[in-house]
Amino acid sequence: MEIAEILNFHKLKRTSCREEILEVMMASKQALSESEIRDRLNGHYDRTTFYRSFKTLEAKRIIHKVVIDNLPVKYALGNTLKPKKKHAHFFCKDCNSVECLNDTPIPTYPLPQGYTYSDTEIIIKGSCAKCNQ
Amino acid sequence: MEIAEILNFHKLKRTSCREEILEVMMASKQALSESEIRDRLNGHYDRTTFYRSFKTLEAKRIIHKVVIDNLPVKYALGNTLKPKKKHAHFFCKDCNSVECLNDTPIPTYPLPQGYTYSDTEIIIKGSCAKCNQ
DNA sequence: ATATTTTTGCATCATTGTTGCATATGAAAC
DNA sequence: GTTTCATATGCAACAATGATGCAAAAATAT
Repeated sequence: MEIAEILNFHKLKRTSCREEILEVMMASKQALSESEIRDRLNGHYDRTTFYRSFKTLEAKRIIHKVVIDNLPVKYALGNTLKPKKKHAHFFCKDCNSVECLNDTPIPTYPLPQGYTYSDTEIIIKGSCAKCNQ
Repeated sequence: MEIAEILNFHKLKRTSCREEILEVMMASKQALSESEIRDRLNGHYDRTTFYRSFKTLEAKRIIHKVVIDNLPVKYALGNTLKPKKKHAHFFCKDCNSVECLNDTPIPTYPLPQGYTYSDTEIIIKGSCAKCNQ
C-alpha cells in the first residue's frame, strides 16, 4: 500500500512527517505511542508536530487512538484506504504492547432508561503469545 | 454504611483524608477524579496525599480506577464491604460523567492462539439521561 | 517561479502523576 | 493518659504528556 496514496486519498498534504509516521506504523503490528514513534524516527520531528499530525490523521480515521489505563496514548492504523470495522483491542500487561483484535467486533449493550449510545471501547488484557513462550 | 467500618474492615488506618475521600465518593453517583475530589474538599489535603490514598484504597479494592480516553483518571467505589462484580462503565460525552453499569457484566472474548486472558475493560460512551432531557 | 495555504519548530505553559524526606498523626502498649 | 512505633501526610522537586501562539518553512496550485 502506497503511503502517498493514502494521504492523497484523504486530501491531506504529503508532508514528510506524516509519511514517516505512517511508514513506522505500517511496519509495526502494534499500536505505537508518540514517544515510540519519535524514537523510531530518531527524534527527526518535534513532539508538537507529532501530536498535530496524529490529530490530523485521526480526524480522517487513518489512525485511531487506543488508551489503556493511564499509559501514554497509542495509535493504531485504521481506515488507510478502506474502512475498518470497529473492534476490540488487546493489551499485553507483560510487554505493554497493544494490538487491534480485528475479529472481535463490538456487541451492543443495554443502557438505562433515557441513555443514548454512541460508542464502545473494549480492552482485553492478558499476555500475548510472545510473552507466554 | 459506616465509613469507619470500611477502613477497619480492610485493616486501614482511619485517617481523615481517607474518610473524607470515601464520604465524597459515597455522596456521588459518579466516578470522581483527583481534582474533582480535591475541589469538593476545598483543597484540604495535598494532591500527593490524594494520590497515595487512592493507591491504598485501590489496593484493597475499596475503589477502582476508570480510565476514559486520556482524561484524568476517575475513581469509583468498589468492594466497600461486600465484593462487587466486575462491570462495564458508562461515559457521558456531554457532561463527562462516568458511572458504573453494575448490571452490565463482562462477557468473555476469544483470543488468538497462545494468548492468555486476565481482564477486560468495557467503556460504553453516549449521553446520560440528564443530558438527553 | 510565484503566491497562498498549511505545516512545522520553538518557546512556553498547564496538568497529571511520582518520589524523597522531614514532620505529624493514629493505634496500640504501657 | 502518656509513650512508642509504624504509617500518613505535606512540601519541594521532578518527569512526562499534551496544548497553544507565533514566526519560519514547505507543499500545492497558479
